[in-house]
Amino acid sequence: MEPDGPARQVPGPIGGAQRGGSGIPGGRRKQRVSMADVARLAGVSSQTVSRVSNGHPGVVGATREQVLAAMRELGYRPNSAARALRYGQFNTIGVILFGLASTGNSRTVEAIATHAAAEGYAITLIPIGIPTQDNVLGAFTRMGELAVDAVIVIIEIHLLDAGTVTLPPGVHVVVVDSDAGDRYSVVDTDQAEGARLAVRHLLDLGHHTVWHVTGPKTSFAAQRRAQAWRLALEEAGRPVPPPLHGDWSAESGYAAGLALAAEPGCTAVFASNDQMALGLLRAFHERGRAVPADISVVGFDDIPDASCFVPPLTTVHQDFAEVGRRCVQGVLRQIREGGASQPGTDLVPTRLVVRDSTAPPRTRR
Amino acid sequence: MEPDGPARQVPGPIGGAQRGGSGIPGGRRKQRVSMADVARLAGVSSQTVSRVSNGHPGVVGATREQVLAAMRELGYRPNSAARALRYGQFNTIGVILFGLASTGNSRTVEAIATHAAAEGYAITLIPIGIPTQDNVLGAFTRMGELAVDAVIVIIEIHLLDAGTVTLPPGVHVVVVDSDAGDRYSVVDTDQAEGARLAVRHLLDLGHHTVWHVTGPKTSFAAQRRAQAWRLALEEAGRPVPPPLHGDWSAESGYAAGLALAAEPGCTAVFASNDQMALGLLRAFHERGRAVPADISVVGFDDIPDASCFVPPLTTVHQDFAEVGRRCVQGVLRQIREGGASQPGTDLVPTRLVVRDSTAPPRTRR
DNA sequence: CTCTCTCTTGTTTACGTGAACATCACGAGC
DNA sequence: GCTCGTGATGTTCACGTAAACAAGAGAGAG
Repeated sequence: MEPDGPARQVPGPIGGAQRGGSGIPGGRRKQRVSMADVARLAGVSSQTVSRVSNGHPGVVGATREQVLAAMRELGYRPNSAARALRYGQFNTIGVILFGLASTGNSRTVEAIATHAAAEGYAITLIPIGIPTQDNVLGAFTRMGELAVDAVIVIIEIHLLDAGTVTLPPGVHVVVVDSDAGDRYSVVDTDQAEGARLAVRHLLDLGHHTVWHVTGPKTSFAAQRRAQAWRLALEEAGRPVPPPLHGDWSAESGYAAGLALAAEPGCTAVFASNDQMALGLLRAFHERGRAVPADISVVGFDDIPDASCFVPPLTTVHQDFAEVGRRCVQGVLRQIREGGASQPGTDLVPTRLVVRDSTAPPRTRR
Repeated sequence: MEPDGPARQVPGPIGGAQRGGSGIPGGRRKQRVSMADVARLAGVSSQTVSRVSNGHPGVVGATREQVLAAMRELGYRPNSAARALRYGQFNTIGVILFGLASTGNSRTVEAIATHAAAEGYAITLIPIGIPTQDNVLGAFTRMGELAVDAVIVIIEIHLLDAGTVTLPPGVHVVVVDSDAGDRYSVVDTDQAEGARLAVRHLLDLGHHTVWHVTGPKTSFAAQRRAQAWRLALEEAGRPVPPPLHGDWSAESGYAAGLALAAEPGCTAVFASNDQMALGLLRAFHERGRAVPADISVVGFDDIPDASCFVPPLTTVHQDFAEVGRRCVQGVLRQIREGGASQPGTDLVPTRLVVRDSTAPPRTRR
C-alpha cells in the first residue's frame, strides 16, 4: 500500500525552539506547535504537512524532507484532540473497575492494556471507589463524556440490574465476570467448570465431602464457584457442608481455617481463591493439622505465588491474559462492525493444577 | 461563583431516540448528537446549549428546562474531543509502565487512578511490553501524540539515561522509583531507609550478619535496597555475605532459599520483596530449617498476604497509596503552575512491620 | 503543437465546542 | 421621554486536523 517507509512519521526528540518560553505574557496559550507552524517554516501548505505526518503517498521526496526537517526543528507533535474530533473516534477503550487490588483484576487489565496497545488503542482507567449503585451509575454517566470509543466493565454488574441503569447508547461495551450475558456481551472465566474440577479432584482422591470457603457475597464469580461446588457435591450424592464466608483476603481465609480446623470431619477444603487458601494453610499449620496429610486444600486463580506456598497449592488456573485478550477482541469487533453489544457469554476455560496440597484422606490408609 | 446547582449538567441515561440505528446506509457517519441538534430541537442557539451544558449562569429557568429536555430526548453527550481541542487540555494523565504484575505497580496505579479521578482527571495506561531502550523510547514518542496532559513514569528510568532520550517538551512528568531526581521530579519510597530498618532489626536481634536476596539487576529499587543492606552491614562492622540474585518471583526466592539452606552460617535473610521471602520460607521449610528458630526472614513491601505466610512475615511496609497520591499531586501542580518538571526527589517513608518470621539466633541461647 | 492524463501541491471546508462580541428587551434614573 | 445599564440570548470565529475538491505542471499521444 505505502511502500515508502513507516506509515506514521514520528518526530524525534527535539533540541530547542520551544517558543521562547517566557515570551508570552498571558501564560500558556499557544505553546503547542501546529501544522500551520510547520507549514510556514517548510514553505508548504498545511495539507502537505498533514500528508507527511500521516505517511500518505504523493509527496515528492524533497518536499517530504523539508517538512520533516521543519517538524524536527519545531518539535511538532500532532494534536490528538483535533484528530479525534476529525475522525470521530479516540482510539481509546475505557475500563471501569473497582480496584486493581485483586490479582485477577490487575492481570486482566494488564492483558487488556497490552492487547489494546497492539491494536493502536490506549486504555483509560475509570476506578470506582466504593461499589454502590450510585457510584457505578455515576461512572457510567461520566463515561458518556469521556474520550472513549468503547468500555470494558470489570465490576459486579448485578449491582445495577435494577433496570434503572442503561449504558449510554452508541457506546460499545463488554462485561467481565457477570451473568448479564442476556443483555451484554460478556467475557468470563468458566467459573463453574473450575469449581467442579476442584471438587471432583478431591472426591476422586477419596474424600467423603468437600468444605468451601466462599468469596464475598457481592461477587458473581464467588457465587458461581459456590453454586458449582454445591452442585458437584449433590451430583455425587455427597452431603453439602455449610459454606464459610470469606472476602477474598488471606485474613478471612485464616479465620475460616481456624473454624474448619475445629471440625473433626473436615478433610478437604475448596477455597474460592488462592489468598484465602493461603489463610487456610496458615490456620491449619498453627492448629497442627497437616496439609495434605490431615486436610487437603484447593484454591482458585493460580497466582504466581501459589507454587511457593507451604505446601505448594493445588489450584484452578485462570487464564486472565486470555480474558483480557477476548475483551479487547470483543470491543474492537463492535467498534469496527459498528454494531451494538450483542448479548452472549464467551467462556474462557480453566484447568486444574495439581501440586502438593491435596492427597487422599488419612482415614483411607 | 455559580450558585445554581451542580456546575456540570450530566444528561441522564436516555430512553429511545437513538437515531434509527439502521437508517443510515453508508455506515456510522453522524451518529453522534451535537449541540446544534439539541439547539435545533430546543429552539435556541447552540451557545445557549453550551451554557446549559456547562452550568453557566445567565440562562433563565424556562430556557434551561427546554434545553435539558431536548438533551434528554436526543441523548446528547458532550464531545470531549471538541472540548479538549477548545481548551487545549485533555484532563488525562498518562501512566507509562512495564506491567501491573507486580504488587507495587498495581497498587500504585490504583492509587493514582483514584486520586486523579477525584481531581477530575482520567488515567491512560501506556504499557511497555519488553523494557528495551527502543520500546521505552517508542512509548515516549507515541506519548507525544497521545491525549495526555502529563505523564507518570513507573519504569526503571535508567534504561534511558544514555542521554539520547528527551521527554517531549511541554509534557509534565513525574517519575516513580528512579534516581533521576537530578533531571526529573521523582516520587519514591524510601528504599534505603526500609532496607536499613530490616537489617538493623535483624542485627539488633543478635544475628551476626544478614544475607540478602536481591531483585532483578535492572530495578533501581532492588539496587538501592541492596546498597542500603550492604551499607548497614558495613556501618555495623559486620561481614557482607555475597548477595543472591532473584527476579522478584517467589520461584527465584525458592531457588535462593535452597542455596541458603545449605549455608550453615546463615541465620538471617533479608529478601528484597515479599514474594521472594515466600519462596525462602518454602525452601527453608522443605530443608527442615525452622523459621524463625533456625533462620530469620524479612521481606519488603508488606503485601496483604504477608500476614498469612507461614510464619507471618516480618517485612518493610511500603505506602503505595501515598506514592500514588504524591504522583498525582506532583503532576497536577505542574499542570496548574504551567511549569516544567522541577528536579527533586520526594521520599515516602517506610516502616518495619514485625511479625513472626524473625527471632534471635538459636546460637545465642 | 495541442489535448488530455497523471502527479504533486494548494484551498476550502467541516468536525463540536465555547470565548468574545453583538444584539435585543426591559426597567431605572434623570 | 430619553439614555443608560443590566441581563438573556444570538452570531462569529478559532482551536488543529484531514477529506474533498481545485489548480498547476509536466509527459505522452494524436
